Amino acid sequence: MALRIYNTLTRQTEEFAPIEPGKVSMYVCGPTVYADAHIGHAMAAIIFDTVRRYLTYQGYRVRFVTNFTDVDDKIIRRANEQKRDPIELANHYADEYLRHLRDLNVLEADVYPRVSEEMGWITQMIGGLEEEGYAYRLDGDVYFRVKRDADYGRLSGRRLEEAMSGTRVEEDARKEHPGDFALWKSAKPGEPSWESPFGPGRPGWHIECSAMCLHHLGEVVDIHGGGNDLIFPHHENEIAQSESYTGKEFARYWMHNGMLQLAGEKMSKSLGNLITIDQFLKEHSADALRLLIFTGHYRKPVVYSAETVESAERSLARLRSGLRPAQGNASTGEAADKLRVATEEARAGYIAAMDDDFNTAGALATLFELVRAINTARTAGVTGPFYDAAQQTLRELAGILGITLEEPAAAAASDVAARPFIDLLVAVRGDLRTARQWALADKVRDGLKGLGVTLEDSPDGTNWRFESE
RNA sequence: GGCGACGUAGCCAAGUGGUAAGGCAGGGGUCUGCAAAACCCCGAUCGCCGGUUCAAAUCCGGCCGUCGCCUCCA
Repeated sequence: MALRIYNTLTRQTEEFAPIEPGKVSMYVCGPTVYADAHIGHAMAAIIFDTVRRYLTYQGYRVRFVTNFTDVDDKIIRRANEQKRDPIELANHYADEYLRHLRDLNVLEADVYPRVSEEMGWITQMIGGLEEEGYAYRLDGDVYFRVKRDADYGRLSGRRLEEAMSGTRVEEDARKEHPGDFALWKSAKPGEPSWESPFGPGRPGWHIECSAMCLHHLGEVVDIHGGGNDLIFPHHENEIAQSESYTGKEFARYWMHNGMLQLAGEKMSKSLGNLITIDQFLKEHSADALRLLIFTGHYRKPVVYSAETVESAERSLARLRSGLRPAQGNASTGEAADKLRVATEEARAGYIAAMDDDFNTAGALATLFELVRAINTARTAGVTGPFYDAAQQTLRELAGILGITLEEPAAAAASDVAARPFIDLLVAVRGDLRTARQWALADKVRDGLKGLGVTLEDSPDGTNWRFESE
């Protein structure tokens, strides 16, 4: 079985084969940095992080590039409102975003290009397009001439004529065609601008990604990704520019993730119905968010609600239960053998699911089955290499999804200080139990429970942990 | 109006021709002094109607509903 990926361009699931065997180049459109990132952004980052991790697991050397849009109308407006420098404002939110990515256990990209640092490449590309007749100047602006691009619209499935009828696009009478889009915008007072062969100004929205792709990954990339809200016009226009410029196919596989839905609506800045990454991480772990996302399919919308988050948290606790230490001494025998088989089946099932266009829900199902096998084996007293291998496999396969399975670090400094006291109470309760003083023993347990400490009695003694809530 | 996606048990969700994975919640049980955890058992004919087929959740047509894009958007 080989990896198959759904390609938005062909609307089909295709077998994945990179241009250069063993190597994969990936470009993912990053955020426009002008406000706090929300968990919809996190979802996109997490999904492509997992695509990357799985490709790496499959032995590919992945070069991963994701950008920051730091020159943009919204940034400028926001900066003016706050009387700040636009680039400084953008840098602030870009730094925040990088911090979020670390908190979310997203692997670092090879490069994080920013528009403001790629002007040379951008203007060079615009110049090239103009020379070949793909672009024209208009009062200091430069526009892309969609009519020159014979197959414009093939990613989003729109024809030029159709695309324009019934839209709310404000027609700019100066443009040759209403679908023409800006490559370069002339400088205006109060806006940052850069010198260029077309006069001072700044780039349009779409050209940046084309230029950065070209600069950092070459003329053709294997995988180009982003949210499905970018298909039109952003990615459509990227294709138009890039392919007109290089004369080559721009990206082999176009991958688009579905949107996170809050109360049945897409979570977005403009709708204002968002939960920021910081807000989420204050209450929940990154593992929980990943589990929530991977319960569904990356191309479909994900339902975010108090209930689905709670469900993800509990599912996570269940996955963690598979990592509890062995408690017997049967390193061989029927039970150990069963576990060995279950471990092999889990890995095979996991790979089959992930190979099928990253069917993470199916992959997770195999993980839950492995957990049950481990827990059953533990109860049967299994220990030793097979037990260790099963847990190691669980860690490894969860790791491809970026799920750490670490106990939540709810234990703040004060909690750490409380540990010896809790240990003492648990020990005293143990004595009470030995003395069959059930009422007092239960009083201790209930009291601790009320303080967020859960006790579990087992044949080997009493374990306790802080409630992850 | 145009383009596209989706509708599977209380909730989330996989499955795209051979009588439905997994998780959460719920019920019953084993274990336990009790509890918790773990483990075992229990639940859906797949929005509606019609068609193709020996056989459809899975293909085709119609209808209803939800969502996304067409304007900045992960």
